[in-house]
Amino acid sequence: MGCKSSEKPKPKHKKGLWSPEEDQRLRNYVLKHGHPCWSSVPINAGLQRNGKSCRLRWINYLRPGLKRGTFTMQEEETILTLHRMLGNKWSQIALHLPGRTDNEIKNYWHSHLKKKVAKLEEMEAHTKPEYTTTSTSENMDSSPSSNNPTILIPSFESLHQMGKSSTDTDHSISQVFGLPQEGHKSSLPKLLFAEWLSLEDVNGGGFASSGEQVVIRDGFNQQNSSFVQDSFMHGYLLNDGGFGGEFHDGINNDYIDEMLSGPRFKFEDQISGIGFADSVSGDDLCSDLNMKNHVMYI
DNA sequence: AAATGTCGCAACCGCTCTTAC
DNA sequence: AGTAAGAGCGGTTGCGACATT
Repeated sequence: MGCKSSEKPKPKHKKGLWSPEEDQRLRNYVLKHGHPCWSSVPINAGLQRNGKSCRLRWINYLRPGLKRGTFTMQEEETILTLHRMLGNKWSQIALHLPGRTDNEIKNYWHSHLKKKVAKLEEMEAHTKPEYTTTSTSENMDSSPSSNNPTILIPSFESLHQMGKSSTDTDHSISQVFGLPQEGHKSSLPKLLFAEWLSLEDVNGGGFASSGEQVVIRDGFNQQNSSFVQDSFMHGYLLNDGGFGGEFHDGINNDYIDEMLSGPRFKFEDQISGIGFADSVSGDDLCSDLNMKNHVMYI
């Protein structure tokens, strides 16, 4: 687009890994001239690559601001949440993870998260056979849940049950989520908390307006249901954005029992009171997300 | 120490979408 | 309006590193 056909690069393009010299050439050229037309970049930069390859290399590895290294728990749960909502829309998911590329996220999904999700679902199936979810790995690949009116998530009670029945270490929630164990802070509930978020601005702002809701399913009766929210928020806020030390090796049952015994405070207080946005630590897992409290109890 | 298996990541491929002509 | 070319996206592959036998 915007490129003269006469600028079409010659064939005979080099393939494979990029050398440091090639990287340097491409970086220097793009930083100096930009990339109005990728097909002309390799020619002008003296590279024997095609424009497509140059573009990919720049986007995924050379452009400024890229964050390399291990994904944080917040990034991971953001991916999980967005993937549940969007399916394999890696580029859209990447929009909410500054410094991460779609390719990186895609690779991370296939190499890490996919297995964790599958394992979790398997665990859920064994623990609570009646539990249903729209987010099986199969249907996530083929039909993003953005097409579904309702997003089902595990209930806190089901996790409670899983926690109590997690004598089998292979099914430990910490392991499923790859959480640190033995005295390390765990962030398991953050995943669930993140799933309360609704993305108004993804897919052109379709979520809230399309009536999609996050559902806490089969977990609590009506009188407890508001507390579920509160408890998550409570734990989230008290632990600097995570559920911290009270959760070791999965879920601390005493803590859950305590939470299940009754409400501690109002959800609304947490939003308006101590300043939710200020309380969510670090990069703010939902910095790009519009907080929405679309929770339905059934 | 060598052979084999597994995993993770970088990069390519093919398709669709967008835009200029 | 039709066509061609470029850009962008998601799926897949190939290879190197590491682990296991």
